[in-house]
Amino acid sequence: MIKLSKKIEYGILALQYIAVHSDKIVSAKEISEQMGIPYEFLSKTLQQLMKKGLIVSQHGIKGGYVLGKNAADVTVKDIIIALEGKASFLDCFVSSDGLICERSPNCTIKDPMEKLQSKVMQVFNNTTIAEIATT
Amino acid sequence: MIKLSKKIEYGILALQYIAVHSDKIVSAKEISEQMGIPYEFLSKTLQQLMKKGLIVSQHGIKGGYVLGKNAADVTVKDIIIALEGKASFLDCFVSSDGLICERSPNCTIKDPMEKLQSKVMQVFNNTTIAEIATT
DNA sequence: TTAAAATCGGATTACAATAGTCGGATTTAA
DNA sequence: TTAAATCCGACTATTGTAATCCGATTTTAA
Repeated sequence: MIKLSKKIEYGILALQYIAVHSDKIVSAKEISEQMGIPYEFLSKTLQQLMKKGLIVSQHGIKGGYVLGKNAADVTVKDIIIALEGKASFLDCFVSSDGLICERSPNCTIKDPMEKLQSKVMQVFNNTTIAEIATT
Repeated sequence: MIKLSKKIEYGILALQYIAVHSDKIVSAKEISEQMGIPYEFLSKTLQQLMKKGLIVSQHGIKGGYVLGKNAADVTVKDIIIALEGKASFLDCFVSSDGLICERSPNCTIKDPMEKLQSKVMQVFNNTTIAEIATT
């Protein structure tokens, strides 16, 4: 199925929440309760976003997260890559040279599919957390 | 993960093959062998495409499939819907009224996500089998 | 100094969807 | 009548997602 995973969904919801409440540090617990996201799972997701620099963490009591970049500079594509390592439609496009599936390099749909993917990624790359937070 | 399923991949490969060989009837066996797709699985996929009218079948020996529509009129979106019933990113957008997930109707990302999805579907809707077969 | 509340992180489990297989029925051309 | 094909339902295997558990560490504040 062509769909976004729960992790991506939670990641977008969380980043939006943090962006909207940028006047304070927000904890995973707060996001979890306000957004209705399983706490443990959300924590993992936030830790991943932190490792990729999309958010910054503060340890200890009164701790939590704030944005690590300007909301206008974080795209949906950034979030997908941060949480899943890659953003590609077919296995063909995962490796750097684009040739890892068994049909390559004689795959008859490789080129048109690569164009398709490029267009879709452009869409993901043109949507930012800033837009999502204000719309 | 944001990726196309094997079924979609096989469906595109098969439709492309049938389009390219439109001068004859092609069997599932031929596509399976030429494209390196598991026969049983491919058969199921072709039957689904047939039910949705994207291809037409002929029974019996010397039977097989031909396109059911002009290749230029069959889009990737059509294929996704034929094989998976829907084409939506998040659960929110599956039902007709767009309100089926537990966060709706107060979901804070519903509107921007719907726009995003609409743009991506536009991309899928602008790529046809004719293009894929000639590129 | 101690307790509470938070992030961190590995391991594990539960579940669902995808991918693939099997067996048999039906159709049709030679 | 046989062979080669579509058709169809049920089943299994595998994988990936989603969720959970347990404990360690950090930091603030009483």
